[in-house]
Amino acid sequence: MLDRRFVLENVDLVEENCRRRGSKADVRRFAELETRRRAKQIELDELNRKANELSKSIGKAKDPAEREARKAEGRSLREQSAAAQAELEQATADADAILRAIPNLSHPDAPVGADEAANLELRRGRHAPPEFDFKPRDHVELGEKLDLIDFAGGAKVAGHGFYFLKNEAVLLELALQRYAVDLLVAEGFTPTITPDLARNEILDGTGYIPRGPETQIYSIAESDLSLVATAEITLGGLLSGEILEAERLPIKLCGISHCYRTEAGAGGRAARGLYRVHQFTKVEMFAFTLPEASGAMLDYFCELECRLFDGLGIAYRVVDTATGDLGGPAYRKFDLEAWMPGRGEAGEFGEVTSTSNCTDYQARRLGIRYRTGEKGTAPVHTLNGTAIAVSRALVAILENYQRADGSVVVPDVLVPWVGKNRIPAR
RNA sequence: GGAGAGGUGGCUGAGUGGUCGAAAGCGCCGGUUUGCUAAAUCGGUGACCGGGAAACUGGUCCGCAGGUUCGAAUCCUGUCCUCUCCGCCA
Repeated sequence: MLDRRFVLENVDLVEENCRRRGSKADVRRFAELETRRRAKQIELDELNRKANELSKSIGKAKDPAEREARKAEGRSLREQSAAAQAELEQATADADAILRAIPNLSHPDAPVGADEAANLELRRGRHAPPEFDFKPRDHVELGEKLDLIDFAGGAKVAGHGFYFLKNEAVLLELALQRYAVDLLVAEGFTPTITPDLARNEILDGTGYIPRGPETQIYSIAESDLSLVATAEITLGGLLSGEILEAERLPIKLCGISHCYRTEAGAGGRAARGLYRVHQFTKVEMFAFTLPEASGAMLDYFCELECRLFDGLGIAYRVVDTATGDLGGPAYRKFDLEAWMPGRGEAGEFGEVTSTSNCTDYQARRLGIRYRTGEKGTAPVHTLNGTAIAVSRALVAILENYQRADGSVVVPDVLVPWVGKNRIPAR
């Protein structure tokens, strides 16, 4: 969330930003509630001050009758205080409900527009899309023909949107994880394998809504846990509530986790097969930085993503996400869209990674701060980025590396872990 | 899952109803002294919200949430977490 004082002092600016991002948050109403909340706080403080003063005098008073009289007065003051506090809590809850719905500010260079149609292509990867002298199959067909993906089996045991990876697909998944983690470790990231579940308060702090009609999140019955939608949740939660020494920053982590998404309402041809599923494995990058360092870190994350996909030999484009498509926490977001020959009529780009600079928006709610100079603290900046989302990387690999005979060549960089350079036609 | 112990400031750790935002030590910052370093010594040193130009000042916080009381770190309840032992298990 944004700083409440900042919103109060910049109503016009925040309102304009909401408009550009397609947020309906009522900024003026927030300002009104927040002003009322502050007045309440002052009133409460004054009541407590009086009551505290009186309590101290009772401790010193000797005359019993005098004590009793003051106790009665104290009771009355505490009752007033409790009432004022209840009102304050109500005002705070009302104000917070709006505040939390106000999206982050937007980078001035982010393309302005209502949805992804306004996204701006920044550049392309090193490799051009492959040219086939045959009609390329999509990954669903390849996965079946090569006995790599069992959608029917997944549907039987867990329902639509689940799948079994089999044979070389398993090796590819493990190889992709290793490929990504090795690069990130060499770049100074601390590798982690995170919990696949998290407390709802952690989901909440990272900006995910655990329960509700449009949630993407699976929740665990009779507990306050949810399945995570990304390791961004657990990695951000890891340092929640902590004050970090500035010298420790930046902190760069990568996390392997499974990701679970209900994908309520999703569908359509473009979501076929592995492209949009309820469970997949992802290697995620995460960083905590000083405010002045987050812009460069975002570029760095994007560059790492490019390096990973250039290394895989897959064509892609880098897209600067439009304001209306940023979601709540992101200040700026770059996506990599890989060329998928089996997608659409004659191939299309499909999102494979996404990296966001959330500035202090996430950190404020998670309570992650650093020490500033002599006195005081300020929220750090947080960034996240996909290193490899395995399911979508598999789509891209299978479709780009297929051959006329129905076999699939293994990308060179993965051969050491897959143990072969071709998945033979069966 | 069962039994017990415990969660206090950056760290260690005292504190069982008012004089406690909290002893002491460590660490850190500043001063003094010593040729440098080290040592010694004196002072300062939590977070959050608010008022004030500032000096300074009000409120809240002792895992978290409630309760009792004029008053809670201290008593009560719930909850989360940690440790020890037992059971179970990959």
